[in-house]
Amino acid sequence: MNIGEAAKTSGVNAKLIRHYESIGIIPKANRSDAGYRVYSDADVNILSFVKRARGLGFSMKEIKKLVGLWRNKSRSSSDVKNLALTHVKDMEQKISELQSMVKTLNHLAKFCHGDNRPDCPIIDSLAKEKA
Amino acid sequence: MNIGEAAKTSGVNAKLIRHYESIGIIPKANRSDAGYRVYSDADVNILSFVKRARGLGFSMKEIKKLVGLWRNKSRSSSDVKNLALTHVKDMEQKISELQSMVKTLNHLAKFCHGDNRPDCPIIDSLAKEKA
DNA sequence: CTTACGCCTTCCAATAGTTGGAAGGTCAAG
DNA sequence: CTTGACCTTCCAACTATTGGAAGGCGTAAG
Repeated sequence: MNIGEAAKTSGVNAKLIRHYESIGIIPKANRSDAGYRVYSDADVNILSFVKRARGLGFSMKEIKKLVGLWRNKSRSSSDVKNLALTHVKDMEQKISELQSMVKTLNHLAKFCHGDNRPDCPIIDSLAKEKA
Repeated sequence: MNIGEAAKTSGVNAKLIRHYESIGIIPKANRSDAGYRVYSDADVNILSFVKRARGLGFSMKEIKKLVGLWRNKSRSSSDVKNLALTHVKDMEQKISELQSMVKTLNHLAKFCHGDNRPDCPIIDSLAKEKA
């Protein structure tokens, strides 16, 4: 199938497929006589795999590793598990940072009148205090 | 003071200060005879303001607005409050997405042996299921 | 046959935010 | 006068994706 159909089937944009190929995330596609990329069902599976991994927040670097592990039948499951758990830790770190920001901002907003007067604890805090 | 000292005082990297100036986040600095940027205490305050707003996760676009509101004495506090609360909503959205990813990955990792065998529910799920 | 339209190709640029380097000018001390 | 620390501008990289331009290919209709 052509790249358009592969895109529709896998849910990965045609432009993105070319990009993934160019940075080596996925193997280079075979070409037709006219130079069109040709995809098999197996190729589409890789694309879907990448899409799902992105959906779980893995970086392209991590996904490159995951694709390698996926295609490597002699892989050990611990490699994958370590990658996944490291990723979980990163996300948990990010979550707690965001929660801290939300807490601070909500606290500041609570004391902000939100009317036409210029007094605003949010601005005052950004201007004067150590956030 | 020169850009180096302004950087040290405000906590914003000299390189970043020039960048902020170039994209219009902060006003253009005055120059010495030799062309060096010269900063006043007020300029440093703006830089610190920007740094704190970044620390709260505001985008540069939002910070541009915030700086404008800060310097505008006739602003209404509701403008700032709306900006802040919109930002909070965005962050809360991001938090729940991350939490959902963490939950899914932890669930998958729980059933992964993490030994030398190739069986791995994480990989299997990425390959076959709708994540 | 030829025109039209939709798909394909490559390359180049933009987004957000920062960081890094190269090549060169300036300033103060030794 | 030279050394070294500072400053200047410009250009490129990072992550991941999206957009456009310019051109080739494939098929259906006039």
